[in-house]
Amino acid sequence: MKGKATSIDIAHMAGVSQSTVSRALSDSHLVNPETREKIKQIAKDLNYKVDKNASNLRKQQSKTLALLFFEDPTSDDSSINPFFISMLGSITKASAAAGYDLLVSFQNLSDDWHAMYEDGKKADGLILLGYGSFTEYEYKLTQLEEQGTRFLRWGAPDDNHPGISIGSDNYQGGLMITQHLIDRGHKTFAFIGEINAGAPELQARYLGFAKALKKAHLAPDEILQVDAISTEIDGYNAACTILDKTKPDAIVCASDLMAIGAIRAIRSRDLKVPNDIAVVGYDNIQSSGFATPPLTTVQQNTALAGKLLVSNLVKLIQNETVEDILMQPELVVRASCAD
Amino acid sequence: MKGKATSIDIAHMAGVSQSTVSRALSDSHLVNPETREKIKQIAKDLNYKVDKNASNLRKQQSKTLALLFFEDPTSDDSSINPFFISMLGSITKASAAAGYDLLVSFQNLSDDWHAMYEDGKKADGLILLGYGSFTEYEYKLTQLEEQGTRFLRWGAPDDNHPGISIGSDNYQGGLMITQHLIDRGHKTFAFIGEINAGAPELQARYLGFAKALKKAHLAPDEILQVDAISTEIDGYNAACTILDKTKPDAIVCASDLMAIGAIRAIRSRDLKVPNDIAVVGYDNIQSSGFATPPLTTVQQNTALAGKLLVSNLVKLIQNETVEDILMQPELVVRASCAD
DNA sequence: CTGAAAGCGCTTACAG
DNA sequence: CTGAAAGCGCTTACAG
Repeated sequence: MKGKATSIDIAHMAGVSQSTVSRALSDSHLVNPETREKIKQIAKDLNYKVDKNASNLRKQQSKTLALLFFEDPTSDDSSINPFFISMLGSITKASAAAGYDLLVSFQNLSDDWHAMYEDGKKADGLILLGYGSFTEYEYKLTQLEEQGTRFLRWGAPDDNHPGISIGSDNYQGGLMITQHLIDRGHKTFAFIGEINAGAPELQARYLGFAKALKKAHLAPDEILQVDAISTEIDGYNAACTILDKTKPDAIVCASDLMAIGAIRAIRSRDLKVPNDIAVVGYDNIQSSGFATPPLTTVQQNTALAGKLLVSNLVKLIQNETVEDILMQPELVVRASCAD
Repeated sequence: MKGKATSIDIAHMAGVSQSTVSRALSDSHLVNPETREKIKQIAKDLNYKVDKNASNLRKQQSKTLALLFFEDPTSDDSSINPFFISMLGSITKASAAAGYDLLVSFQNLSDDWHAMYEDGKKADGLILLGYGSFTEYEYKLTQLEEQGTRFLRWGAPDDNHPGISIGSDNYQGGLMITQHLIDRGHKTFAFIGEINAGAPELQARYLGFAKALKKAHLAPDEILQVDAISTEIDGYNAACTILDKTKPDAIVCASDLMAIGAIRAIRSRDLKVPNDIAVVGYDNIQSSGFATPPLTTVQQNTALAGKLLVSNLVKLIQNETVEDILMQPELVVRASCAD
């Protein structure tokens, strides 16, 4: 029988019609309980599984969700952003729990967006995950929407973008962690991280940072900020740039990776963290807990994010209305900022 | 037209039969070049994509690979083993490059193995990824094989398991890194990590470790070894157990996470790494480079592993013969062992 | 080079 | 409660 049994084989063996087999296997109440059990037993013995291609074709659905990663073009191949990895885990679990399969693809692979539309056909819905402005994708998103594709975007709600989005409040996160430093008595600050429109997440963190300073009347005319992408080496270089000019009480970094680099820069100049300079990051990546000193940072609730993304996408598929969601991040206090 | 166009719509518009549309779109040479271009243009204008369910049903294939994760039951939900994450990335890319979709699922979710067989139906082939002995899965693997499912297992080749496997030479890795320490003059050693049959990867690393000591005539009757699973806290505890008894020149850990914990234990006793005790890990996880001191470790080539896994599975699907592969790991020397 | 037709394995009105 | 039949959207012999 070599994994080839069809519903017709079962029908023959059970002495019923193929229609009845199909009904029994989908737990239709339109079938005699005894017959159903008999059919189910035979199906089990034969290790029969419904052919998804056939049933999906017939039902015009796929019971599949597609997760499209839009990778940061600056990150190298081997190290995917740890935050997204965490999201991948929670999305995988959430979709399995919701009874959907998950197709995963990295969009930086395809020069055109052929793959994206393909996925649109193969999945009932799409989850778009990636940092960045999505500006260049806007046209595609619009097309996707016109096509009737259901999709959800991870990121801050933005009226300029088509579709619904679920995201974390980066502004609030930046504000919160800076406030924490202010509460601990720090007076002079620097910020590491890009703040252009191409990196809206980092920009929002910066804006929260600046707001906290302003509220505490600590904001000078020109806040010291150095661009950096989310890598250890960029954080290191940015911190060096800062230290060449001044020695702030605290450096707020837009990501943990940058913060780890910044700490290395500070220590290489024989300064101590947090005694001489406090450093904080963002993301709560695994390494942040093992850094020396362990990093104070901001955590986004990826488990919840994954669940919300999946459950709202399923709602969208079922034609229910879905609203934008802005999740609140949490402060994780560790030793990298003094008490 | 709302993302609903079929080959028949195109046929009408192009004034040809649906068969011709199908041929043109699959680049069959059995179609007039002009007609083909015309059809392709219409398809493009309509944003038409072949219905995968229909074509797969017809062709009796899915052009999909399934990646089944068998998670370490001891790891908590949020932190998947970084090594597997890295594999996920490379497998995703490799399968996209080979023209296959990738279905990802975590097998610890399903108490029974229903999901596994399901995936067998939905994919042309399966990749099984996970540490552990697979002993409990053996029966299932046999069934999978009887069913005619093509699958590849990540792990050391093992005659007792059905199917083909591709894995990394953990014995060689353990031997190599221990040899490195011996070459640097260390005389007394301890090992942290489980060495039972349930963790064959760690066991192999241990056996390589023991072999290196033996070759150098450094093996005492009783080698100091403490069980630990691959977590920071277990590494910490195991190192404390060792330090309560003795102070070896070097501690070889079966994973980076354990090594990071061991370093913390050593430092908490006012001993220095590597000056008092050298510590090495295994895996080259991201955190290992940012640890203080940065960890000497063993790296498995995940990019290559992913490619091999995918390319060999595709061969299997195409009924070509495939052999077991044992990949050689690489030593990554950093500051955690003295020069 | 092209078209008419069969059929992949299901689900689901329709009729009883 | 059950069966015969249609049809989901393709691909691919078959006939020309």
